[in-house]
Amino acid sequence: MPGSGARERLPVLILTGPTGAGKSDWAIRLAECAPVEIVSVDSALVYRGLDIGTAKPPRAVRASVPHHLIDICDAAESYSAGRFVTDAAECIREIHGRGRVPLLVGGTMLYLRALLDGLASLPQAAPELRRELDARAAALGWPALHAELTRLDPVAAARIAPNDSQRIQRALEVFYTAGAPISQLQGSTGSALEGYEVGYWRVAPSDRALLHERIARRFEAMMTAGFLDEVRSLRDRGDLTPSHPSMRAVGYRQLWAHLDGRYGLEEAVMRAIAATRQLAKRQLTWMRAEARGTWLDLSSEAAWRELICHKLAAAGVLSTGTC
RNA sequence: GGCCAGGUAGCUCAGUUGGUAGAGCAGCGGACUGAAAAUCCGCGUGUCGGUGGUUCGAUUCCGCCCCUGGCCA
Repeated sequence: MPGSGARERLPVLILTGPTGAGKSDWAIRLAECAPVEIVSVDSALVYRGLDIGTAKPPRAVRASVPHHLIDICDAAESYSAGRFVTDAAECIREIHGRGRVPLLVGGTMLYLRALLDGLASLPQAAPELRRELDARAAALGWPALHAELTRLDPVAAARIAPNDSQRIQRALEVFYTAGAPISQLQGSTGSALEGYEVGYWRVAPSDRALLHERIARRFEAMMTAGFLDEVRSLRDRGDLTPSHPSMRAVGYRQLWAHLDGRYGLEEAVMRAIAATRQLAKRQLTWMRAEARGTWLDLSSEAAWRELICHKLAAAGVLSTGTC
């Protein structure tokens, strides 16, 4: 019953953090002592067949704690922020319907922002138009298409860099399919989480070097677990290319390039680990800018007890002393 | 032990006809509205291996020493 008082608002818990910070482990631990179901906020976990390189929670774990928005797409599809907002909102309603608490876990910050702040109603991706724009960019260069955007939508062009291929393409795509400038259509539609009691935590090691170390160790473990074979079999399907969103994911891209013979395995691993660090940095930048929720350093047991347990108890999700 | 080639940013290297140096990658900061694990923007002081000499001035030229690689013993 939204609006009838804070105590009756339904809780939605959000746990975010950079890749490698250990979000999943803590989410599982939380699920062991509270009636939560996990909703993944991750643009790579949605794809079937991307398991090792995405550090996807294993089947056994997913069998004991309900997980949502994992393995919902074929690797040849393109998932999107728009679909995420719809899917996540539906998951949240259903979980509440079962008398349980949704725990959103993940580090895809665009998805999180789209859910919390809303997305404008813009046209969906138009693949054939994108192909056409790609071809023109290959011939003329993105700055030429940026110049075209300056004529059609000067406001959008002013805030998009001349080499920002993806945003130039999207702005032109919206203009040509909607017949209106993206800069006019981008008003927010309001939060999908309006009316819920939102708990928001950000987890990260206090020391960046520690995060880098964890990232490197985790990647080596992925290689031992057969990551290269996973990429090889995806590549052998024959219908995937390096420009599919799923194959542009960190690790997959570098190992694919290695299988293409662009560089040796050792170099591919180094590049993949570096790309993971860069991803973590971008995620941290986003989390600092958003300034939502409380920072936790979950390498300490005290963080778990004092912050998570107490706050959850205060929100009525946990009874004090359960963990 | 002798000869040769090197020792310059975290890494790979460029360069200075003698006036204390700059690329790529890494790293760091930032942006972010249906591909976001994407896409893009910004940030370059480092005993130029050590030491002595020549010089107004040496990372640059010369001597010696140390280290690395190669060849010869």
